[in-house]
Amino acid sequence: MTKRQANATTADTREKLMRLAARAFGTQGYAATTMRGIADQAGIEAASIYYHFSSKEALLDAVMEHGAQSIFAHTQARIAALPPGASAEQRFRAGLLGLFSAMLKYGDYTLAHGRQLAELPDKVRERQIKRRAQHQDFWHGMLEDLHTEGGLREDIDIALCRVFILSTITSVQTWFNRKKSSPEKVVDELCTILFEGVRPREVRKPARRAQAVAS
Amino acid sequence: MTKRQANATTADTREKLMRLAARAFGTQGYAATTMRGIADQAGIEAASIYYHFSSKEALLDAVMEHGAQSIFAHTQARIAALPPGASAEQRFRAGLLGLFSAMLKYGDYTLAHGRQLAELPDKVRERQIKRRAQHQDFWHGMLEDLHTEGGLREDIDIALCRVFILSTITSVQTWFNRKKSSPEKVVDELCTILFEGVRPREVRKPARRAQAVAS
DNA sequence: GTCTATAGATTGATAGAC
DNA sequence: GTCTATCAATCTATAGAC
Repeated sequence: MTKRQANATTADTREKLMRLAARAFGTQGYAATTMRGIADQAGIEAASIYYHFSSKEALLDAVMEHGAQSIFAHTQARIAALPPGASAEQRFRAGLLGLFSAMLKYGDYTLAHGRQLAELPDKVRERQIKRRAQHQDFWHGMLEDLHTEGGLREDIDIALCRVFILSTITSVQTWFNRKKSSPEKVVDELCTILFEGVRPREVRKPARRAQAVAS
Repeated sequence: MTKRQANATTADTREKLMRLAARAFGTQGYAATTMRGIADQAGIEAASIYYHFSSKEALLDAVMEHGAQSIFAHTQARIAALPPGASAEQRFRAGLLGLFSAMLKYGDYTLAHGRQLAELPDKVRERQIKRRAQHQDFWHGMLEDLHTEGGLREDIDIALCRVFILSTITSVQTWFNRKKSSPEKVVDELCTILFEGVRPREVRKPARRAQAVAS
């Protein structure tokens, strides 16, 4: 309300640096990313970054926290936007779509977040391990609700089910093509596979199957 | 047959270096891994590595190729070991188990192979992109065979199905616990989810589901 | 085959002017 | 807030002895 013109504020620069750093960390890795490289893209000198962040590690930490928090908040917002009394399956589907679209919306941060944890400095890594555990617990709870509601077979391993879903969606940047499909359609197809399975229910081609086995 | 004692041969040293490098690249990333670090673990000096590999990049390239080739060969061997005339589903399941166990058997290489491609030097990255495409084509073919045999519903997107399976299995190092389960059991459970889906077939608790939707 | 020694380049970070 | 200048550390890679 006070000032917001071509005049770049400290907060703006800080945000720009984080976004550029996120992309660099995500595409090149933490160690391969240089402060000079980030500074070049921001149009400033490397030394100037240290006015906003005390070290390369502090910059990484800010990027990782901001990314994880943004993605998780976006997911939960989608669920919260459902009408009250929504079923567990509706909440589950809304959550998946929320996570999926968040992975795309915060693409730069997604890449950074998706990197192997082992590469990160100890402090940052430990925080991210906790974050990841919280995220998994959240989805574990979603699946338990689904189970309680009667939407999950008794013989299904919830942990494996969670891996199935999350490994697919969190790797979305490596396979999703915006021009070929939409998040809504993909999540719907994903849920069809997950809930209904891929095997045809009515047996219409027993001959072909028998033939293949025999030949 | 000529010599194989405490006397380390060139091939032995080369292999040891590759294994140590694979683990280092996989856990720390390419840029963060130093030749000194690898040499320390091998019990030699950094300069000595250059007798076996012309550069750090050449070492990486050897590691990536050896890993990818080992894992793929192991997968295909499992399929080839099936009795002749095995069904597409049997081949599919054998392939999954082969890939799963290969990911564990070549654990050090798996980590290196699983890293984001963007981090790698251009030459190595391009080779790995081709490798990855070949691997995806292979599994695409497996799913098409399954479809031809009548084991796949018409409305299932094969590409999405492939992502579903491969993203789960190739991330196995991040979630599989040898002490809690076995590769055979996990692959079996995975196939149950994939083929049959997770939703109960007989509707036994309509009251509960209706209640949840209504309240 | 492995060593010692070192060249040559790059990096994260600081000091102080403006 | 951003700059210039620079330091100290670390890295890949090479040269040549053994």
